[in-house]
Amino acid sequence: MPASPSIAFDHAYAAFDAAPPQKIWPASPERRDGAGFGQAGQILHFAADEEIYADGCENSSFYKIKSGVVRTCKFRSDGRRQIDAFYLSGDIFGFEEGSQHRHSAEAISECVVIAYRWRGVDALCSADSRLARQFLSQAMQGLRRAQDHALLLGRRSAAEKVAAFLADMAARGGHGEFIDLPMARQDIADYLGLTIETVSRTLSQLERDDVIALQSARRVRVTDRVLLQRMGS
Amino acid sequence: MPASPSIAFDHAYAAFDAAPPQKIWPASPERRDGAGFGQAGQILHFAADEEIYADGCENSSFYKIKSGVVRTCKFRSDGRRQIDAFYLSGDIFGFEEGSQHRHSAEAISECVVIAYRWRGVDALCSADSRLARQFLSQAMQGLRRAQDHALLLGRRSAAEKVAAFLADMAARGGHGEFIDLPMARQDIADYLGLTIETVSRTLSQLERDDVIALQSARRVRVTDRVLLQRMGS
DNA sequence: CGTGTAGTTGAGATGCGTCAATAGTTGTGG
DNA sequence: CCACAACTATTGACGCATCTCAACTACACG
Repeated sequence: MPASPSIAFDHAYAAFDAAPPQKIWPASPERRDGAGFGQAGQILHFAADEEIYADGCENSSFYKIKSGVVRTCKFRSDGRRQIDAFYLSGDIFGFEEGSQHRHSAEAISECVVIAYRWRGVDALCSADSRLARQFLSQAMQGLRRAQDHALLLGRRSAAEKVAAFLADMAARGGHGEFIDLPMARQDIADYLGLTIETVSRTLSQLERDDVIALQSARRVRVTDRVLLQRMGS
Repeated sequence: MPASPSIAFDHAYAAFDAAPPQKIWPASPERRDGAGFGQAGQILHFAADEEIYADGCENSSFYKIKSGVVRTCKFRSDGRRQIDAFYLSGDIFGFEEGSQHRHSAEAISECVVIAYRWRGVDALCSADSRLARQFLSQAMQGLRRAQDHALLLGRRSAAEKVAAFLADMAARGGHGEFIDLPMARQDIADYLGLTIETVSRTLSQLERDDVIALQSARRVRVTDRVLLQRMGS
C-alpha cells in the first residue's frame, strides 16, 4: 500500500520489547484460556551456530533480534545449502504463514532474540487495527527483501553479486566507511549462489581495483563507495 | 501465521469481482470525499505485450487477473531484463507497499484485469478485521512466492531450473498431463536467469531424456511427472 | 608450539553464454 | 493455395566465467 504506516512499525515493536506483552496486546478471548500469552515476548539466548528452529518444524512464533546475527536457510537433498536471508539486530525473522517453518534459522554469532507467539495474533489484530497494519507492513517488507534477493541472483556476474552484497551490508550495518561481516565466506557464497573460492577471489579483485580494502577477513573498508554502489546495481 | 485465514482469501476477492465494491467495502470516512471508491474494482482490458504499469510509476492500485497472463519485471541499465513473476488467471499482482511500483507489469497475452485502489484500504481494514486478514495473507503468499523464486535462482543447473519451472507451471495451470506455456522462451529465460538458447537446449534435452514431449513450442506434454518433479526440487 | 579452522590462491575442467546459421511459425497479400 | 516477410525457436561451434580440486597461508586456541 502506498503510504507508510501511520505509526512506524519499529516503534510498535520497540514497545513489544520494553513492556510486558499485556500492555501492548490488550485483553482478548485468547487470554481466558490462560495460555500462550504469558510466553509472548520471551527472551531467548543462542550460542554461535546454534539452531533456532528447523525447516519443517512447528511455526509457533516469530522472532526479533535484540543482538547478534541470524541466517535463514534451506538444505537440499544433495547437501547444498542456500541462504535465504541474513538478519541483524532489530530485524524480524521467522515471519511466515503456515503451520510449519519453511526454512531453518541459525545463529551466526551469539544471539539474544525475542520470540513472539502467533497464538492469538488474529484476535489481537481484530481488536487493534494499528497492530494489524504493522503485521501487514512487516510482511510487505519481507516481500521486498525476497524480491531484491531474487533480483540479485538472476544473471549477474560474481563481481556484481559481491558488490551488491557489500553495498547492502554497508547500508544496513555500516559504521562509517567500515563494513563488519559477521558471517563466514561460506555463508556469503551460499547467499549469493557462488562458491566460497569465487567470493574470496572476487573480494581480492575488488581490493586490487581499489574499491575496497580488506582490513581483516571479516572487516572491509570501502574506499570507493560510489563505484561499489554502481557495480552492484 | 500458522493457521490459514478463517475465510479463504479467494472467496473474499470473488465477492470483489462479482459485486460493486460498496457491497464489500462498507461506508467509511473515505467515501465522503466522493472519490476513489467508485473506481475500485474497475475492469481493464490489455492487448498482448501492452504495459499495465511501469517501474517507478505511482502505486495507486493492485490488480487481479480475470483472464490472461501477466509478467512483472525489471529492466537493468545494460538492457537486461529480469522477470520477477508470472501471474495467471485469478492471481493478484502489483500488491506492493510504497508510493511507487517497484516493477513494471506487462500483459503477456490479451488480458482482462480488475484494478483495486489502495485508497481507503487502511480505513476499510480498520473497519473489517477479516479484510485486514486477507490482505496480510495475500502479502504472505507473495513473500512465499518470492522466496521460492530466489531459491530457484541460486546455484541450480539449467536443467534443474527448467524442470522446476515446468513443474510449477504444471501445478498452477496444468490441464492433465499437458502444460500450456503462454510466455515466450525469452520470458522463461529472463525468469530463470538463463539465455533463450540454454532454455531451448534444455527443453530439447528433457525431451531426449523422455521427461517431456514438445507438442509445439508453447505446449508441453509431461511423460514422466515423477522425474520432472525430482529434477526440479 | 602444535593443531584445527577459515580464508586465499592456483591450475585445469566444464556448463553456460555468445555469436551465427538454420528451421519452424504466423500473418499478409496476391 | 502459395509466396513472402517477420518473428520465434532450435541447433551448432566456440569462448569464457565460474566451479572443482588442491595446495598453501593466516589466524585462533589450547
